Amino acid sequence: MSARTRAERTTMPTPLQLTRQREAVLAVIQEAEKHLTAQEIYDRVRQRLPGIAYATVYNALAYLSQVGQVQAVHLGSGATLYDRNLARHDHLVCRQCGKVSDYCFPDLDRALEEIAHTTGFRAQKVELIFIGLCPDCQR
Amino acid sequence: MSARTRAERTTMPTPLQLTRQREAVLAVIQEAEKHLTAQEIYDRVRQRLPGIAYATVYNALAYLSQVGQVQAVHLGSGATLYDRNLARHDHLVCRQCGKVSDYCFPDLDRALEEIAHTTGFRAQKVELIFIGLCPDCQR
DNA sequence: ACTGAATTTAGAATCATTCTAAGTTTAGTC
DNA sequence: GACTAAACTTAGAATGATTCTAAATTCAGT
Repeated sequence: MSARTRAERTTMPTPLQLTRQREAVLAVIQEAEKHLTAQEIYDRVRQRLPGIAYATVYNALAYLSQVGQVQAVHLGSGATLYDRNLARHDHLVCRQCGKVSDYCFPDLDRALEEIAHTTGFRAQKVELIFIGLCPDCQR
Repeated sequence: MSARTRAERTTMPTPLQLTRQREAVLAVIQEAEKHLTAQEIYDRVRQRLPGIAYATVYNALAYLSQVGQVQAVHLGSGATLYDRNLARHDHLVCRQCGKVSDYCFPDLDRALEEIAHTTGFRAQKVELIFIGLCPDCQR
């Protein structure tokens, strides 16, 4: 007999399916000092699991994003970045040095309600990017 | 002697360098019923200038964005879109049908000042995208 | 017409990402 | 402990958007 009861099968959320590969990808993201591209994640994971395939890193990133263990961040152009910060937040992108900092814009929940009222559009997700110059790059 | 005086050379802004190709690209964007990808622009421009090269469309788009005649819009993933609307504005993207609508989030100027005060970051540009369901796709 | 700069062209190259098909691992069953 | 189907990984090809390159063309100013 299965270790899971009927109640578990029907009402419990699916537990994380963390294979060795997915675990390694997740660890790299969680230990990173900044947001990483798939390429950077691949390079770092390869130090732990030398045989891992590029496609596996992409599969793992898709899975981990799906189950909410990491956040995929699109910054206008260039490669997608992966972020261990799971809270809703925004990004400051320096156009000089490229550094990406987290920033939390207040009251966006209220804005979503406002949009629903005035336009009928139901926004589920917000991507807010500020492009400019970081303190270091202003001299 | 040049038709431009010294004063013009030193203080007047450079006039638009609108070649036939750039003009055609600009016209296509201005006459479009929606935001277009480079591919869509290429297809439409080709009906007027059958010989135009793909790279020329990209060059024209870079030039026209640079001089502020069109706006490049990045919507998270997928190809860049080009927009005739030159005013600062935001986008509502339907995750079901993909339709993109313009929307203007109020008071972002105030937010930029706030960010400058609290973080020292000087934001010059904001990209704000709302992803969700448009009225049609909510049934 | 002459000259240098800017532009266009065609196609190759690049980069991020997705796809494919075959092999491997895993969980659950006899 | 072997059997099976499902899930996962692998290697490499394929795709799609964009940029690069080098040669040919056009243009502005003399």
